[in-house]
Amino acid sequence: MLAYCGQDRILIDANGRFKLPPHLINDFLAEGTGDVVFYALPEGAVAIYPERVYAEMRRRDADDIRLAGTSMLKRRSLRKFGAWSASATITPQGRLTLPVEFRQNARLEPGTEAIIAGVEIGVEIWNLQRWQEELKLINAHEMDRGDIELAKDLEIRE
Amino acid sequence: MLAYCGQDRILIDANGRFKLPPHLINDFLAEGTGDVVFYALPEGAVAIYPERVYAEMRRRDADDIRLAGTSMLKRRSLRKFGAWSASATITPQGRLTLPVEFRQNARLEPGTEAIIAGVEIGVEIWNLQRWQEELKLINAHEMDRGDIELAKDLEIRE
DNA sequence: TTGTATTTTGGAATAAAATGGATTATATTG
DNA sequence: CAATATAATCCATTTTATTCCAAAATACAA
Repeated sequence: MLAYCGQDRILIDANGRFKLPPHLINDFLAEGTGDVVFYALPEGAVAIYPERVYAEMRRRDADDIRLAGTSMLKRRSLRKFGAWSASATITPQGRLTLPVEFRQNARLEPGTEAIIAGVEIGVEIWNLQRWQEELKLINAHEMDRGDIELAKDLEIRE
Repeated sequence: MLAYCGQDRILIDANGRFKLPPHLINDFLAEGTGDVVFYALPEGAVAIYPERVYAEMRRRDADDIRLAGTSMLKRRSLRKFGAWSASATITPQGRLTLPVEFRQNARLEPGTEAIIAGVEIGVEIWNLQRWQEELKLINAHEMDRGDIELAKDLEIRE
């Protein structure tokens, strides 16, 4: 069965908490004890990855440590991922609390409507309006590609 | 016997469910336990593929997780496929429930008439009116191609 | 410290929605 | 026209979301 997919409307409660839809709880628990990592995305949303996925994403080799001494770019990258990630565990009731410092950038303050969307390797939480704009972008791009394909199909071929 | 073909009128019930025509139930069950994947198409309809077909379509490689950390383009791709797909299983009565968030875009809200059309590798559900427009577009495109072919046949070749 | 206020967390109760199944109606086939 | 198969409707049950409240933890002030 497909994991980490679909879209669900959720509500950030008065304390910045939200309830995961049951199918996503299953997906996370299927690979462990429900330990997850929040990661604030530059596109203005918050990703939630199972710990295993985030560890894979951030796997370091010996070069990384050496580079940190000499490269400002490298340090900046480490800083970004370090500062904008946070661990959490899904509660017995299937709830998570958004880290306070992640809320403003993602427009996910207490009381707001949000969308939790599957992204195949984890999920993302989006402010409802922002999500709709993102979907428009995705869809417009897809339609443009379709038009180009159709036009190409009419071109003369030898 | 030909699988996943034909057009059938169906009705989306008050809870967003519909009954698959018997010949399509057979097609899906012939290759497993009736696990399917809904995939919302940009052209405004919903495809239903047997799980095996969708898995083949979305086969992922090891780099995907690592890339998601650094590439916004990659994240967008995962987002598109993740958000617009959902698992389901055909019930003993041959019914399926359309995911709530997929209904509006496809104009397949409770109570609407729809067409379920075979697409050789699975099926698609279309709002009845949209389906008729799509059929016209398919036909117009075919005719354009025919005209071009004829014109080409008159060209002088060396 | 020590007591008080405030915030955060955990969990239960209630309300709403989705699901499963059976029944009735309709259509199809021989 | 009867028998069978299929579709549609309805209702009971279960699941899930939401709200509310109590307990715990934390911060603050005397």
